[in-house]
Amino acid sequence: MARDFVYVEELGEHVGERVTLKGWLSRKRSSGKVKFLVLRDGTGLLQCVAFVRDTSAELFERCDRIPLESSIAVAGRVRRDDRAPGGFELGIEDLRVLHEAAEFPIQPKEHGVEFLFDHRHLHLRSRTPHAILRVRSEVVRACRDFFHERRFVLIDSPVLTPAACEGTTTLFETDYFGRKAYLTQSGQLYLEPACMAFGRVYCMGPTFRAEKSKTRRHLTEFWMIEPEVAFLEFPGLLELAEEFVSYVVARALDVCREDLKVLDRDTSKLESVRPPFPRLPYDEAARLLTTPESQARMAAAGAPPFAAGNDFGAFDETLLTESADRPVMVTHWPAAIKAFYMQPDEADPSRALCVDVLAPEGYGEIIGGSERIHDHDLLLGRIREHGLPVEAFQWYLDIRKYGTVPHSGFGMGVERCVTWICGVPHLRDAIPYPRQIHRLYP
RNA sequence: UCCUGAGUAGCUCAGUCGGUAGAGCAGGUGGCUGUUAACCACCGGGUCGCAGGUUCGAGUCCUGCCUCAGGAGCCA
Repeated sequence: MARDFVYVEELGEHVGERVTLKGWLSRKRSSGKVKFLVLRDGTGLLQCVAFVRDTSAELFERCDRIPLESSIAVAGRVRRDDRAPGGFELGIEDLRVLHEAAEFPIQPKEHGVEFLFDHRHLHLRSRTPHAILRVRSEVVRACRDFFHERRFVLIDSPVLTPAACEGTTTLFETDYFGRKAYLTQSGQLYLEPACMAFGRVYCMGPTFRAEKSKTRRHLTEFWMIEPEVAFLEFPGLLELAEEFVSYVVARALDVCREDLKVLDRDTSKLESVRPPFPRLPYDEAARLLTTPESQARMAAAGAPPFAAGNDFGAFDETLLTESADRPVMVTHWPAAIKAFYMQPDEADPSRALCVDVLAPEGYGEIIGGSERIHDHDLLLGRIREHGLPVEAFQWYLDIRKYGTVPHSGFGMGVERCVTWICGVPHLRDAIPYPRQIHRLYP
């Protein structure tokens, strides 16, 4: 890719040279006989300086008239200067305005949530969203690298599907040439057949839930990465999950130091994320949550009390992970409150061979996974018990008729993971254009 | 869907007892030789979410609606 300019991130190689940079005017300050223009080019910020003595009167005066966020090309000599943010600055010798911006709505000050997300297309230029989305980019790359390094094959699952995977209440419905179609909730059902063809597979894509959730942990459109492995049984699944999460966190620490610093992330909390993760059987977790102390703390926090046999609430998840320095794997949930396709535990068939991986620091569930039922008749019974239409699942049942084998997989919510790694409070910050119950714009 | 709170200048907010609209930032003009969300002075800027009601008079009190935020449930 030929170019006639350099990026801010490359300036270290050009000290003392005359270079051209292209970008946007992110800030300006002036002090009578000296003007500072801060250029932003996507790779960093650069303070460009014009002294009245060293600059033509016309250029010096013109510096003041450039509206913020105008696109500009600046030429000049690069020098080290400790007074400059970033350690380098540019002595302006020439400056061209490529496009003069209209008044930019976002200021370097506090804004409300609604205003910022109404202007998300412009908000992406700001420091915090920029840092988070760079971390997201690296997290996604790490996810793919992890599976490709282990010889997994990418099998993309369809977004438009004919039936629900898990229930019918939370699906987005759309018209498909006169028939009903639904936006996918999970690629899992399509991955299971694929792992019988390729052994180790994964998919990654957007998934959709029409839940009317209004919390910091929910989006209606979010990205999920899901591996599925033939002949993988439950203990191996747990190992895969902890190795995967550890790999992704290690990559973020390795590659995204600067971005995490911008976000003020306490990275010491991530350094300890290494296998093995603690295994916490559901019954043990339930015991911890029903102690008088725990119940008292729930009441004090205004959280609903936990009762054994139920799913965990947000406060319950925080309690279970508060003393852990890495994610906690809650296993062996009551089959009754989990999905129909989960393999029952031989030792106690009322429990499923499944796992929820809970991130520490109150970030909640980032992974849900299980060994899948591989026996045809058992699966058929479960489909009926859950009141699901057997015809719609005929293809899924087929897998159990032609050389069925034990197999396992999980799904990780990309935004949940990025939110945790970045240490930001809300899931909507971890996706470029969030889709929420009240947000479909921009 | 439920609970709680909020809606006033482009943005973030203040507005007392019901008495006729304020600040900071942004924008404009001028000043300043090293600024770091610079600073100083001056200027312009309002359908007080919408619709009713009470009142001599409503940003303020009442009713309904709308929008948003925080939380719950559900989930990744």
